[in-house]
Amino acid sequence: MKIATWNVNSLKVRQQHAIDWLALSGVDVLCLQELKLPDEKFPRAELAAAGYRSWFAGQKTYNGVGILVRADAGFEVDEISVVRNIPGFEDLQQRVIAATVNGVRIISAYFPNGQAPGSEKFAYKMRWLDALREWLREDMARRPKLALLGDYNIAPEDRDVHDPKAWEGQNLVSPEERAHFSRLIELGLTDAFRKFEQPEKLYTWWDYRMMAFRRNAGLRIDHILLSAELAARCTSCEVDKVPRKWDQPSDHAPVIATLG
DNA sequence: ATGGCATGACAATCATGA
Repeated sequence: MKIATWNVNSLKVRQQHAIDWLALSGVDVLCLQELKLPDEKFPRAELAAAGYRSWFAGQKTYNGVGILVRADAGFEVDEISVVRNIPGFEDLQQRVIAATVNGVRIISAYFPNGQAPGSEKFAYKMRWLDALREWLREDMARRPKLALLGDYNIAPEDRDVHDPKAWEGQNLVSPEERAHFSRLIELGLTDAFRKFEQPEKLYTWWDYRMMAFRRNAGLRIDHILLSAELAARCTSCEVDKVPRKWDQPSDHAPVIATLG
């Protein structure tokens, strides 16, 4: 099973990119973030024509997440298992959707950006991370084959940052955010990317400005965390920079993990 | 220090992102 995550920064604008990349990559499950459209505008029929079933939680303008599952792979998706948002955490922002695919718990998450340490949005990010972790703890106890995929808006280490000195003290790299990432790992999750040898300075996000992609001025903020059972089955994890080079790209690149 | 680019809502700028 090939699973992937991609922040598309508007599924309306990136619909064709998503369809093209599904054909190119052949992934079985794709977690999407930043749909930026309400549920009634989700391109379900177009994705079905491309061979994928969809589950999603959208809203107007901001946020929005989805899970696409290859239709011809014969995967069973347990409808009763589908969860939108973090149970018990009141939130108007649509940032989480979970579904169980062939017994594998798949969670697509768009973590808050946090704006800047000390801001109200940063405090919301901390509360959201607390709620996510406590829900994951329960969910993973019931469903030990669990994968948390998404835009974490956290670069876990300095080697995940093109210029750690310039970024010091900012959101995405702050000690508080990195401590939250560590607490997710302490639940028993493994960063699939770091399970393997990787090229130096490989990131998943590059700013649209200042020719950041050409300068490789990026951050690794999109991740696939796997429970022990899935980490043991994981045979590769790669960042695909190809769609970041297409015309009118998302500012994020997709990340793929293969489970044997 | 600021904005640099992109998207969406909305109809000229503004909120937000990372």
